[in-house]
Amino acid sequence: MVEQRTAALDSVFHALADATRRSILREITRHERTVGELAEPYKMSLAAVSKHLDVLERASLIERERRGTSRVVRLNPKPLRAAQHWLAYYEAFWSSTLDRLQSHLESTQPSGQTAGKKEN
Amino acid sequence: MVEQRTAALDSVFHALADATRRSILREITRHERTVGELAEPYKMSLAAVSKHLDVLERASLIERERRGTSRVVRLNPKPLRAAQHWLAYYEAFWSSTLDRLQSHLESTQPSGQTAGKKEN
DNA sequence: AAATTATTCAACCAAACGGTTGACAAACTT
DNA sequence: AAGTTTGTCAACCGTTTGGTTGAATAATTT
Repeated sequence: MVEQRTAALDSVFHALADATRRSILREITRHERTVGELAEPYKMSLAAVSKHLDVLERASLIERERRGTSRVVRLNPKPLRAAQHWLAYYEAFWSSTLDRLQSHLESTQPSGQTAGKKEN
Repeated sequence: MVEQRTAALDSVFHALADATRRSILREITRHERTVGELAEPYKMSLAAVSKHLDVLERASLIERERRGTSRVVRLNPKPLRAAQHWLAYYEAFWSSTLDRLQSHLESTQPSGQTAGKKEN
């Protein structure tokens, strides 16, 4: 169970570790796109983009569906939530780095301080 | 500039795409640890762990410092902020997945709506 | 039925990854 | 000065990654 979660995080973070794939995700956030539309901005081959889509699909970040002769690519943002959740653990720490602690406290807490609490 | 940010995200997400490295980060969130202490839980060699630390250091997620004969590893959480920021863009979408599913069903069902059109 | 369009599959390739082992280096201990 | 502890470096190895090209497949058009 933790195993699965771990493997899922592996695949999601791996999928995000490539600028092309991140930019594909951006492209389909609001509207689905065909593979051809997605490939157009890049100078790599369509097959290469198709492989990037494989990686995104393995991470369950997209779904592909046939539509006529095309295939339509749609975002599944759910796995990103797990990634964000993993990162959220560190929120307190990146705001409390020594050189930032003071300004952070000033900007958030007029008087006291609440460590370990979210601030968004 | 976007170039650098992109490369930074590449290295950070890549660093996070491995369970060993994620668990090392967890281990040093509150206290610094020596390389030996970090390596102890794993069955891989010390050299392997040292390589994982290389990856984390390339992503600027850790700093290593000599302390006597040991080396001490310390978390630098700042780059995680950039990763979290990238993910934050999708927060709205993973909560509205239900809406997307619904519109998907609508466009699929033979209810007179034209398939293949963008839904706003 | 044939041709066109859109995408994937398969084979291949160089580079990077994640691990190993053994030699080396730096700082402490005796 | 010699030995011990701690970690890195270097070389190596099998696997994965990210790209290529060309053939294959599937739906549409003619």
